[in-house]
Amino acid sequence: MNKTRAKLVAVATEQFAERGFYGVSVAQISDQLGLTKQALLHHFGSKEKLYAEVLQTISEELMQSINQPGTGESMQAQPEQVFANLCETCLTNSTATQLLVRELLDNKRRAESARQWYLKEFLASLNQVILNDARCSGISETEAMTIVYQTLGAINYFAISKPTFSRIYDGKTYRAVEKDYAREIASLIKARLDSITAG
Amino acid sequence: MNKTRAKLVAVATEQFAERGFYGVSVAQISDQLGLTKQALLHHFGSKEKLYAEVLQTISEELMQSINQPGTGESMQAQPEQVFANLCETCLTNSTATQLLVRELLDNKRRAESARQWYLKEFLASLNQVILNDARCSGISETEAMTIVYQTLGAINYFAISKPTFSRIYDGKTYRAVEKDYAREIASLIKARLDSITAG
DNA sequence: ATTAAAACTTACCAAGTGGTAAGTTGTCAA
DNA sequence: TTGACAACTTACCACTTGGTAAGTTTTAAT
Repeated sequence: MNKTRAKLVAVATEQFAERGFYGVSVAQISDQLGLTKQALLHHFGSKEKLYAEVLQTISEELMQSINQPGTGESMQAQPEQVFANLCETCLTNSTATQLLVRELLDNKRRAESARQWYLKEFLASLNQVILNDARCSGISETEAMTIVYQTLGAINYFAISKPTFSRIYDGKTYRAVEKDYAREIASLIKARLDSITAG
Repeated sequence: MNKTRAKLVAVATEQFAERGFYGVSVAQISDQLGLTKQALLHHFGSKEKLYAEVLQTISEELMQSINQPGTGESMQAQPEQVFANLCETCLTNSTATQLLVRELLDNKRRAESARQWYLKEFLASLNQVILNDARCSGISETEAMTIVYQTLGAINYFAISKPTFSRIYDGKTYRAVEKDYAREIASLIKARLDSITAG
């Protein structure tokens, strides 16, 4: 991708993430870029297409970041590792996470078929990580899915809570929780998986 | 509250939850009600005020629903029970949940101070539920907060995922997971709390 | 029957929305 | 130097936005 185009997408991403699709106007985004509204439209054709490109870009980034092994595991990916890595990624790219959660909420309307099967693939691979684990031998696919969703939720919800959380308490408190959050996600899923064999 | 006014708020709630504050216009809401735009504005003064009333109403409902004891526990509220109940509530009132997650995302802009201390109180009480539990004797407040957030996330994320989830797989699959989700939340938090004393 | 307030409508408005059309400027290879 | 194309601007457009003003209908208490 072009470098200036990447800049446009980056700024648009920020704006869409912060205010939502309907919350930002093309003019606002172009203002922030020091361009006229029409210049921006010239590049992408329409607001929808700009948004689509934003969505595709962060989907790719996220997918890429997930497929990278965390700290050199061999064949089998450990759930603890996988989800801790994912958590790290979501907390680092909190803007992208925000946008994806927004998309989850708006998805009923703006049917983004491209992103949907990326998501399906993504969920399927997380599901496999659970099912492949030694502790989950007797588990059903529904149960695996449940655990995936719970963990995904634990990660995403916290990632988008920063502004509110920071206002209710303060930034320091948030960062204290944030610091260990990925590790705590690992603890959570470990506890849950261990409890299967134990109980 | 007035009965017709309640109806107005109910419809507005649905619309705001589905499309977000900027995604709906006053005209759209009033159309759905069979009213003119100006009739609706007459009742609430402005779009912002209508939204504020929507928010306050669902906050009250949720708070009320949470304070009701689930199935007659005596003095000490068990974390498993509390969060399972909360989960049930969120899944039942998924519209309200959607809206509150939206609010979480938009909160940076539309500073809703009233809702904020309700939320603070709410989080504090959940925190206490964890800290009061026998298994959490040596735990720090930060760790308790982490567990609260993880569980809250596991609940809310799933509650808002219904449309996307249902489209990726199908409605039947979703309902299969949904059916046991509250119980699974209980299992999750049980596993996590048990793991503290265990190891 | 009178009155007053609540519920609602018609008629506007300024500002903003996404988008089109046509032209201008800048860049750079042939 | 010329030609071509991308980057960008100016000038619009039809439409929607939230909101105001002023009037009409409905409801209900006196």
